[in-house]
Amino acid sequence: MRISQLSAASGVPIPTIKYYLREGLLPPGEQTSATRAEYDVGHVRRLRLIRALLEVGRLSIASIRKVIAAVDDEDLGMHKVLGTAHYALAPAVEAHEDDEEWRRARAEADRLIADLGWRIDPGAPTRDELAQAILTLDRLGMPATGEALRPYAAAAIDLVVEHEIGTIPIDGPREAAVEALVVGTVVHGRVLDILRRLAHESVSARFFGVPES
Amino acid sequence: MRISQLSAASGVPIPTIKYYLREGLLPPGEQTSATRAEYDVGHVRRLRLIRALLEVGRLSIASIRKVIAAVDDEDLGMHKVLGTAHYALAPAVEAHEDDEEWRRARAEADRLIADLGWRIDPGAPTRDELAQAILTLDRLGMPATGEALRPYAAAAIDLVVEHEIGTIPIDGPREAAVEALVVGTVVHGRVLDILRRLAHESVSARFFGVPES
DNA sequence: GTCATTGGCTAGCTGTACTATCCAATAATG
DNA sequence: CATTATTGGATAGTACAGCTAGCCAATGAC
Repeated sequence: MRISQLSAASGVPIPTIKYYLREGLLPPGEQTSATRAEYDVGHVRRLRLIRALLEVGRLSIASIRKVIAAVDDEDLGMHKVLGTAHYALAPAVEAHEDDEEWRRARAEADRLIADLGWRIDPGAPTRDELAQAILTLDRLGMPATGEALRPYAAAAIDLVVEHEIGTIPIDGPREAAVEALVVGTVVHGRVLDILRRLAHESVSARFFGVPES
Repeated sequence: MRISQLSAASGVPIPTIKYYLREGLLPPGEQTSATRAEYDVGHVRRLRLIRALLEVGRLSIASIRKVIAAVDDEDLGMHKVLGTAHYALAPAVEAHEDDEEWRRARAEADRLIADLGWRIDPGAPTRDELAQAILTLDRLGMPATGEALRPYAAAAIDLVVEHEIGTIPIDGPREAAVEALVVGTVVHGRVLDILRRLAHESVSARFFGVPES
């Protein structure tokens, strides 16, 4: 398969494929001569992964590179790979260590996690993300205690345990499992968010008494 | 309150405040002379709203402008304002009307919404977003039927009905209610996403047998 | 009277995700 | 075998977002 065919098969323009090659998101094709390289279905797959992370997961190219490096590292365990994807999804909230308010929010986040009995790396950036969300809710005068957030945590754990982790093809090849895990994490997150907004619209229509169209 | 005090009170640098004024996100202060304008707590509040939508909600400046215009429009009903926020959160997925695969995914999305009995505007961009997510899952060989997504829908509706819509201060001033609604929608969405990723990490640690640290 | 601050303006900067163009080497085609 | 198209590789340019910086005359505080 040549680059033009790869482009046709994936729907990604040639210059963009070249860009991904340069950026190390896509492994180079097998060189058959100085001006020809051969690509295969693995490259089509990889492009699908990239586009899924990019368009649905809204990851940056830099984050995708990290995720892909983890996926490709055969020595990395599943948990580590998934962790890389999680951390790539956490959008680099810089902690304001010196801020009193911030430290309170961060403590609240840590407490919630501890109360739930969840096993989370103490250095996980997700903790900072949670702290920022709590801080924002606080500042806007909305309830952001562990009590208020518990229903969200319950929903989250149910969905993850019963639905997502359960559908991973553990028996298949490592690559398939890792990809399912990473993409599933990212895409299911968006699905849930979309459905929540749809539910919101629907409930709001009834609640605020918009007439049936 | 002058601009430097507004900056100090909100933590937003003066040049950025000037930028928001230019962009129409922040209403101009009351002119007291050619070189002086007076700002008040409303401006601090507004800056908090902007930063929440920007940093937590990850909305673009253009989207925030639309949301704010809706919030400020006294003639607009709650449902309309909330709709504006929802649509601002839907990240402009352009529909590929001519693509057979796409039309199938969109039909699946519409069917799921109809089956759930949800009242969603037929022109809601959220429908397209859902279609794209379904399409992505499909392409990666993951289940994306109504059946598979039902648990997510159930979780979404429970959270929205029981938790979010319930906590809106309907009795207070319109502005407070609208703001709570809009920000709540945005921030709660992120909270749920964050908690889901945390749950994922925790479950994954157990599932893949990472030793207790 | 001096000096810092303000609003308003225009211009510049940084980062991200591409696009476009050029080139010589090669492959396909008649 | 001659012509035409395509390829990989490289470099440069584009478009947009979200600020950031500098300048200016007017003004206000001390």
